[in-house]
Amino acid sequence: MKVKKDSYNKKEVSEATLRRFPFYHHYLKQLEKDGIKEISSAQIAKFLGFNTIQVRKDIEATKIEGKPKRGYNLKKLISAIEKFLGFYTKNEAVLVGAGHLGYALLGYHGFKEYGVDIIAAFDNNPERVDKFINYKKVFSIDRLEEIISRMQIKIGILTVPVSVAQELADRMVKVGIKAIWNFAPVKIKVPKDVVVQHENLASSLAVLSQKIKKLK
Amino acid sequence: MKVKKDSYNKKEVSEATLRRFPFYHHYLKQLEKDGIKEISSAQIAKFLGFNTIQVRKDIEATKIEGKPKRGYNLKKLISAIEKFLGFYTKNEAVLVGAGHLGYALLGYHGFKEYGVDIIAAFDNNPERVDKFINYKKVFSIDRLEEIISRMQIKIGILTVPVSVAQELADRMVKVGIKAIWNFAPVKIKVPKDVVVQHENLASSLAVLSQKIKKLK
DNA sequence: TTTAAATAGATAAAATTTTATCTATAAGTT
DNA sequence: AACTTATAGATAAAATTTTATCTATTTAAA
Repeated sequence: MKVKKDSYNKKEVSEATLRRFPFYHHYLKQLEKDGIKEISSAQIAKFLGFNTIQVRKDIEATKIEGKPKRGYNLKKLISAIEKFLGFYTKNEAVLVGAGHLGYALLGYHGFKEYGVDIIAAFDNNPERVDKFINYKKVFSIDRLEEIISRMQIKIGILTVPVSVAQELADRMVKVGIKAIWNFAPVKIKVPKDVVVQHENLASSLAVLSQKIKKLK
Repeated sequence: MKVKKDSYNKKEVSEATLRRFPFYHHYLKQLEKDGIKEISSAQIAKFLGFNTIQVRKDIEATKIEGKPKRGYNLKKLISAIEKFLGFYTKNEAVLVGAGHLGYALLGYHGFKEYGVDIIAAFDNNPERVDKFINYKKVFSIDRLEEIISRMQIKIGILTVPVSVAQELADRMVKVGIKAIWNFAPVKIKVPKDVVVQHENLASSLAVLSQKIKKLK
């Protein structure tokens, strides 16, 4: 007898798969605007330049069903992906370091869709403190502990120079932050119950350089 | 008889490995400042939180040799990594889209180390045109073709809104760009002889969201 | 001088991810 | 109604990446 997998028994999806979903999502939203009702994995793969089977496998992870010769119902597929990506959950976050990169992130509209809502920013530059960036107030870094703990924020986005990244990560963790998205080009260390995601431009640049090398 | 691998026979290194190198590099440079002369893979792994064997395997890719009970010569290891990462090559690039993200990238000092030298930026906002950002001049987007082809630039960094990303990529490719680092959250399409590296915040955010979900 | 410990290097195993193949089925076509 | 085709879904194979184990060697300590 075959046992159906259910929610508490669901398979982990790979990071690679997860990273492809936003591309699918963006494309599918376009199709929706054009009034398309159904879409096959083959079409998605062709348009985005992915492997067909890979796309099909990725979609499998959302548990929705398609029909032979027709593909998937577009609306269902979109909402399955959105559910998967956490569009319907809500997580409040703070951003530490309101320099140019921080500024760019404060202006990024993708966050809310993904369930991440930046409610405040911190900076140590007096010229930035008490200003608003994209409707988000920049507080003095001195108030970091106070605000994070009072608001019970669990996510911190770190866009500060390398020299102070670890120190600020520590300060955040001490007052309850459980997830850090680190843009400083250094690996920061945190306790086991805290997750860190490193966003390292240098790493990407290393990959790009290698690709360029191969061109020659 | 065992044949030694040599340069034209060298094994490809994985992207994951490549992405770890900048972390090693940064740590090793720190050690160098502290006057350390030798370092073992175990120490690197412990400090950075990687797997020991993985670090050893990664270092293998640089072809340098270490000594049992001592580890690797620090200076040799650093320069092997630098060579590997392309620190000693030079590639000129242009940046298209001098908004906040572009601005942040223009101020990023990592590029030059990695052999990427941004020589000019383009934007369509008259307020930005003809200004200098971090000693780099911002030109009108109208002059994109002229400057790229005249300077024979091969690398383009794309920090524009989704709506114009493909169009600008096409324009760059038409005048000879062979590598595009795309920060717009959409997959752009290019001819086969052009490489694109997508830097998609949404993808990272998807991964982060998932990690946060698991915490609960 | 002998022994023990640390560690690189090599080989092997395990895990993961990607790609291919096979099967069933729905929809269109003859 | 039978046949053909496209495609989902399932299974299997291949490739890649990570992790483990084994061996040899260098250094330091007994």
